[in-house]
Amino acid sequence: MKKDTLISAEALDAAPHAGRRFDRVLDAAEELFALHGFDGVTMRQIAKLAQVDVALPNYHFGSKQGLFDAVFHRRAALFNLARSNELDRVTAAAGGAAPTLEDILAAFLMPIAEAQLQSDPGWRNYCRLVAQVNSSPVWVQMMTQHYDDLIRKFVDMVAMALPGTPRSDLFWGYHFLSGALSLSMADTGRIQHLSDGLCRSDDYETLYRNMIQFFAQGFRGMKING
Amino acid sequence: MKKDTLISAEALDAAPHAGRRFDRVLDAAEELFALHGFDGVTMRQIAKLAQVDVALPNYHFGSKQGLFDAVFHRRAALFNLARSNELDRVTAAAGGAAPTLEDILAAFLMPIAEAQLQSDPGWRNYCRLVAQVNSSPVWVQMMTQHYDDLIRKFVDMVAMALPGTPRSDLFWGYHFLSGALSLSMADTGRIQHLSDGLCRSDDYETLYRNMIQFFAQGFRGMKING
DNA sequence: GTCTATACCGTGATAGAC
DNA sequence: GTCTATCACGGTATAGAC
Repeated sequence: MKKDTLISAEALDAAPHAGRRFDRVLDAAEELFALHGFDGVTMRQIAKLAQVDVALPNYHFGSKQGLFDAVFHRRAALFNLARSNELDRVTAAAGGAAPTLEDILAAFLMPIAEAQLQSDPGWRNYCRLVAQVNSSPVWVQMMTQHYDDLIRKFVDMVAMALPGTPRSDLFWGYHFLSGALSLSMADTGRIQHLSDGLCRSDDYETLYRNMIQFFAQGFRGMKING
Repeated sequence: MKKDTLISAEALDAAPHAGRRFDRVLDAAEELFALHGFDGVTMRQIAKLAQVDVALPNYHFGSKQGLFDAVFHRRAALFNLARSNELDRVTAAAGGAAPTLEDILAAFLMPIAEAQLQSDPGWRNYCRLVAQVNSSPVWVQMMTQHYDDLIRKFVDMVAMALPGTPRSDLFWGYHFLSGALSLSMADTGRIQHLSDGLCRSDDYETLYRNMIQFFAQGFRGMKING
C-alpha cells in the first residue's frame, strides 16, 4: 500500500461513513465552529447546514458541548499520530545522533502544512478551530487535553539538538512557535492584506519553509543567553 | 510633568469619568468579551456586572456590536500612540543610522508588556480581547482597521535594520512575531502548565526579554535566505 | 436503532412607556 | 435617563414515525 500523505486521507475524508447524517453534522459543526466559535453558532444553524432535523445533533452527541468535543476530538488523534510518527522518523533517520533543529521543526510542522493544503476544506476548518481554542482562556484546556504529550516530545527533541540551553528557554521558544503556528492555522488572510499581496495567505509552502528557518535561528539564538 | 509609563495611566484608569455608569459598562463588557468573545457574552451579563439596567448599554452604544466596537476602540488609540512614540524615540536615538533590531522590537513590544504588568486588570483584559480578534476570520478586520499603520511603520524600520532582506520575508517574519505576540496577549496560562511551572505566565519581563532576543535572531536568519 | 415534529421554558435584544 | 413589556430565538426533552 502506497502512503503518499502524512495524514492518511482515507482515514477520514473517504471514510465509509462519509455522507451519512452523523458525519454531515460533524462537518457542518466543524465549519461553523471554525468560523464563529462555540457561542457564535446555534444548533439550529448546524442542523440546517447539515440538512438534518434540529434534534438530531442532540440525539447523537447529547449536547452542544458534546458535539463540540466530538468535532475537536475527531481529527486530534490523526494529527497526533501523523506528527508523532514524523518526529520518530527523523529521530531514526539521524541514527544515534540528535536530529537537526530544522528536521525536528519540519517533522512538527509539515503535517499541518499538508492538512491546510488539502483540497477538502475539512482540515482547514479544523485548523482554524484549533487556533481559536488555543487563544481562548476558557477553551485552552482542550489543547492541553489533546496535545500536551506531542508537545513535550517535541521540546525534548529540541533539547537534544541544543544541549546546554536552559529548559525554560526551550519552553519560551515553544511558546513563540505555538503562537506563530496558531496564527498560521487561523488562516485569517491578514498577512496577505497587510503585505499588499506580497505574501499570499494560501502559500503554505513558503510560509512553513520560512517558519522552519526562522524558528531554527530563533532557538539557536537562545543558546547564547545562558 | 513626569512621565514614568509609556501609556499614560491618567488617560484612562484615573480619568475623571471613571466609576460612572457609562464607563462601568465599558469595563464590564471588556472583561466579559475578553474571556468569552462577542457571542459568548450577553447584554444581561454585562449589565449585571456593571450594576446597571439591561437597557442602559443599548441606550449608550446602540447595540451589542456598537458596545464591542467602543470597547475595542477605547484603548486602541492609546496603544497606537504609545508604540508609535517608542518607535520614533529609538529612531531619534540612533541619530542618522538605523536602530538595531533589538531596539525596534523593544519599542514595538514594551508598551504591551507594560500594559500587561498594570495592576488594574483593564489592560490585561483588553490584550486578551485583541488576541481573540486577531485569531478570528470574522473579527480580524478590526485589527486591520486599528493597527495597520503602526505595523507598516514597524516593518519599514525592520527593513532599514536588515537591508537586502526581501520585503516579503520581512512580512513573514512579522507574521510570526504577530502570532507569538498574540498568544502572549491571550495570556491563557498554557505555557506555565506545559512547562510544569518552569515558565510563569505572569512573568512578562522574562517573556518579552526572550521574545526580543528570539525574534531578532529569527529576522537576522532570513537575510541568509536571499 | 435512527430520525422527525413539536413543545417547553429560559433568555436575548430592543422598543416604547414612564 | 430609566425600567418594563414584548417577542424572537436559544438549547434541549420527548413522543412517536419509520
